[in-house]
Amino acid sequence: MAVTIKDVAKLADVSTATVSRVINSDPRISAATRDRVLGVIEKLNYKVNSIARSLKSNRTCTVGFLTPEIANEFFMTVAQGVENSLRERGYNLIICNSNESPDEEVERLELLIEKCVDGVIIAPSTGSGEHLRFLEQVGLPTVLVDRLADGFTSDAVLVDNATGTYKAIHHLLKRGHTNFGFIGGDVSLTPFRERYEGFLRALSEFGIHPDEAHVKFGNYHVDSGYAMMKELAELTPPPASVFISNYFMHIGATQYLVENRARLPRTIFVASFDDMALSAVAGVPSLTIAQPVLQIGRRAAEMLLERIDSRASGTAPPPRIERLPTRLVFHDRNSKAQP
Amino acid sequence: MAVTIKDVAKLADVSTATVSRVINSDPRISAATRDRVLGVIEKLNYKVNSIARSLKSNRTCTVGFLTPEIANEFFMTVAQGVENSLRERGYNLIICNSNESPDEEVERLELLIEKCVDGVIIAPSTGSGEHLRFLEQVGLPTVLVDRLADGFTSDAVLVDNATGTYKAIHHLLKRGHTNFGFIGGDVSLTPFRERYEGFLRALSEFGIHPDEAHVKFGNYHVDSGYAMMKELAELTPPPASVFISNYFMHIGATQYLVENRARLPRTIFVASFDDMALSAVAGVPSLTIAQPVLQIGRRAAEMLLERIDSRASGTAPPPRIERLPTRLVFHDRNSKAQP
DNA sequence: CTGTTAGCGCTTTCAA
DNA sequence: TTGAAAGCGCTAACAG
Repeated sequence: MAVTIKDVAKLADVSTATVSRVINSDPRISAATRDRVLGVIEKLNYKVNSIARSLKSNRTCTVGFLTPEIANEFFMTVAQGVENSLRERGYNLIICNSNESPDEEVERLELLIEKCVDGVIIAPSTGSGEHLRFLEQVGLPTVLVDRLADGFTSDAVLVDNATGTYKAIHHLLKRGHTNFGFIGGDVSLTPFRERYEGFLRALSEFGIHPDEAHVKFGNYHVDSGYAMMKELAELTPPPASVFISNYFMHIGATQYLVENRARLPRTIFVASFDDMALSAVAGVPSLTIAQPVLQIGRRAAEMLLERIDSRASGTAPPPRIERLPTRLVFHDRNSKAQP
Repeated sequence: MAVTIKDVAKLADVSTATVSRVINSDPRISAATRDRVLGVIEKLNYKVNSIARSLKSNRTCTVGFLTPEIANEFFMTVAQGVENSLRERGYNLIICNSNESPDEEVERLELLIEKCVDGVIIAPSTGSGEHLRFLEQVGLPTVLVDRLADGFTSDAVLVDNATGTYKAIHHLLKRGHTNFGFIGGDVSLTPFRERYEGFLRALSEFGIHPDEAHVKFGNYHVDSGYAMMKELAELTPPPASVFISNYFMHIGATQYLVENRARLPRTIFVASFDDMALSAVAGVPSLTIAQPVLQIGRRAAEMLLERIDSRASGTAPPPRIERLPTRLVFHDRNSKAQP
């Protein structure tokens, strides 16, 4: 059996309360006692049992992170940001996978509640938030990231999807691009809806209404991007520029373009939301909209901790939705095409 | 305050012991009582407090996963496999990040111990296992994945790095490739060391000793792959084929090749360890060695649970090191070069 | 400054 | 088949 506070107390010849005070660095303890106790702790290699501690204090100093995909670079980078920030405050992170399913999302949340996490950060698996409503009942501090969930109100950290897209397209329009294609994601998810809105808004300012055949929607995965770019590229004539709604579809689309470079009548210029490790890889000229991914996580963690603290002190502010700014990034090396 | 077993007991007019028995589906409880208790549980929306349960039972049904990088597709896919398997057995996963630092690795392990996890799965941050020795003292069931750690003996799940590489190179040699370059990772990590060994072994069977200038070692990240491929490509003449020791360096190297396609005297054929989402993206002809990534995780979870059970029943088998087989994958679409 | 004591929510003998 | 009671390891009044 592991060594407990009792063992330490006995060997140090003090009460368990004293040991507890030393552990929690209670100031009103004599230096002599403290040193003696610390010595014993060292000697016995005692480690607090945070299970017991949590049972008493009703706080676990643990928060849950719910992602729709565990091997998704975007969400995991957000998680990284969350962890960085949490850690500075002595909190820990449990990462759970909802597998893009609202049902599993609820399952995982129940698990996290059972584990008595102090709060959760959720990248919702779907645009509807009905299944999250019970969190309000439970009173579990919650922050959404990346996506909003209809019918569920809570703190949230997002980026300026519409504005970011608007700016990118606007930039290209000013440079003379006019013939656009659009590769969209699942519009039941707020980011994809907002990006589409930004796209349309920029075009309409220039009096352009995109050709229906040039607008495609898929899921948000690599294969989907590949397939949609193929469809666009096979049109006669194909669009001269294509906006792609996220990183993974950008990768897929680029894959298609690179494979078929020789066969295409002309270079297709690409603009894409997200700028991550491989955005620049493929050598297709592009303009990307970078999200501050780590920052999203950091901010979400901060908001959650504020929420947790405020709940403890009974001064809960109303839910806040924060939008972080995006940034345009030009990838045009070795390319004759100017964005 | 959350509803407890006591509230349920009171409303159902039974003792807490009875409620506990219902929760844990103890057979010797009358159907009538059970139904009544379940009704109250439903009505009150009672959820067990797994903190309290763990304190009593000394098992948390939680295992920790330690990864050197949280936004790393490879390790996160392993984690996914772990989670899939754990879940079937009612276990949960806490993912922690060692940030490629042995010190942080120890910190995170202490945290996990404090959280009373039943076991840990570790992708070690370094080739030396000295800092892990204390786990033996603690008696925490441990499984290593992907990498071994010198001086620390435990269960482990790896792949046949040397053999996989050997087979790939051997295949290419038979097809007439002879002029090889090598892009290696950190050889203090077992997988990179083993892959290098496999490379050398295949060549030596054909009586070839690689030119020193053709053999490069870096860390295992994208940038490193880019830089080393640049060095190789700028040799006169450059190697005709290059073996790259992992996915991320493959991506970086490919980036270099695509960007400089026009400038290169000839197509450089690429062989690479790992086959993941983007291995096929760049349109550079290649042969890759696919690891069963999810399977690594699944197997590690199984081994860990066996270890946990066996410890509980006092029949611990000796540590086992399992090597899973790899598989060759040919990516040659749109390429004139035949692997 | 330190000890005593009473639980946190649950499980589990031991009795009945 | 059920209940009473002890206790998991720790913390936090309350005393002293």
